[in-house]
Parts: sequence; structure tokens; C-alpha cells
Amino acid sequence: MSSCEIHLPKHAEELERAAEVFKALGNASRVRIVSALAEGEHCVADLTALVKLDISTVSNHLSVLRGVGIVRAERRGTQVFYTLRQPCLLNLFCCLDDFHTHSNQKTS
Amino acid sequence: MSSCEIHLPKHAEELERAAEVFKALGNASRVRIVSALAEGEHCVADLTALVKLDISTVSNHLSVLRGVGIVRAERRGTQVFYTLRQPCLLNLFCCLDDFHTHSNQKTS
DNA sequence: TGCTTATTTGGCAAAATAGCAAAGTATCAG
DNA sequence: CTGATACTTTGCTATTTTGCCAAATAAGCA
Repeated sequence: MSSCEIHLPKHAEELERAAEVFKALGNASRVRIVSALAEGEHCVADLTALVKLDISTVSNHLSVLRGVGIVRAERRGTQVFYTLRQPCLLNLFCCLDDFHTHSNQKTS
Repeated sequence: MSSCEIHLPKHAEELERAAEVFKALGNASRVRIVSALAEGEHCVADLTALVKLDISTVSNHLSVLRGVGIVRAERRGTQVFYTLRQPCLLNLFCCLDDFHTHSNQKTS
């Protein structure tokens, strides 16, 4: 499934590509949105209520997430529903948890 | 080992903490540095040669990575060697690879 | 045509980036 | 102690990016 002979980015394009995804996730509001979408699709209005920002701001955040392929938009009637494109992206949060857990254990 | 009942960040502090790490990795030069450190420790001069930026710029990047606990500095003589604090952080790159692989498969 | 929902655009303030130079710190060799 | 080396920190400049809102624009219904 999640095989991992870690491939480390070294070339400019790989580095940029990796950094772009991290950059997209480098904002608390966008992380909150991804976190919400992890539990199922949501329309923009829902997400707006959740993060408590202007709907246009949320739409912009969503376009950033769309831009790097994290989310997908699907229009149904007047609403647009967002979903995670790849649930495997959530594994990033596992890694983060591990990272933070270990960080707190070692004092050095 | 790497158990993962995914815990999704929802509260402000968790969101900020997650976003901070992603933000630190949201820069190609810093990803390059982490990538190099994945293969072993390096002194600042080495890293400077690698990313081809001014040493003070590199030092600043390193302080960003230090700030979120990604790297650790250890002085030996006149040099300062950097290492990854938590190798498990590299799992992030596995997830990224998976993510990118899957993204390329689906066209929608 | 109106109404709702979402996207896009413009503008602004704040933050990040890269660069250099200069000053400061730490270690070591002589 | 002095000087050399290696790195950090600070200050400064210029440029770019970011985050936000508000107004204008689209898209889908009724």
C-alpha cells in the first residue's frame, strides 16, 4: 500500500513540487479546511462558517489547495462541494503527530 | 511503530503547530537542506555550497528549521554540524510521493 | 428576472525571501 | 594573547508572497 523507500527530492523541480504542497499546508486555515474535508465533503459556505473568514478568502484558500491537487471541486446546483483528492494525503498528519510526539519526548 | 489512527488538528494551537512545520518545509532551499541531512550530518559550509546561497541566508534557513524542531545543531570545533532531530520526519516525503503518484494517475 | 452561491479581481498591509555587510561568538592553532 | 576560521545574529534594502476583505463577476436555479 504505502510502500516507502524514501525518495528525497534533490532536483529543482522536485524541490519546488514538494515545497509547493508544504506551502499550501503552511497555513492554519487551510489545514483546518483539509481537516474538515478529511471527514467528508463540504460546500464552501460550510467551510466558511468553520474557519470564520470572508467567503472570498475561503474561496482563495480553496483555490490554493486546488492548485496543488489537494482538493477537488464538484458543483451541484448552486453549491460547490469540496473533497480531498487523495485521502492518502492525510498520512502527512500521522507523520506530523509522530514527529511532534518524538520531539516532546527528547529534551535535547 | 508508526501507528496511525489519524488525529486531525482542529484547535487553534494544533492547527498552528501543524502549519508551522509545513511552513518551514514550504521552501525549496529548506527542503533541499532537509533532504541532504537525511543522508547524514552536514556543516553549514557544506549546506551553503549545496544550495548556493549566501552563508548568512543558509544560516537563517537553518534557524527556521531549528525553530520548529526539525534540525539540531552540534558544534564540533569551529564548525557546526546539523542533523535531523527526528528521522521519522522523512516519512512526510513518503506521503508526498504517494500523493504525487496517485495524483498523476487520476486525470479528473 | 431575481436569488443564492461561489469565484475572481483589485487593493492594501503585513510577512517572507534573498541578498550583503558588519558585528559578535566560539573554537582552535600558534 | 593573537589571529584565523566558521558560524550566527542583526540591520538594512529590495522584491515577492501572503492573507484578508470588498466589490464585481459568473453560474445555477426558481
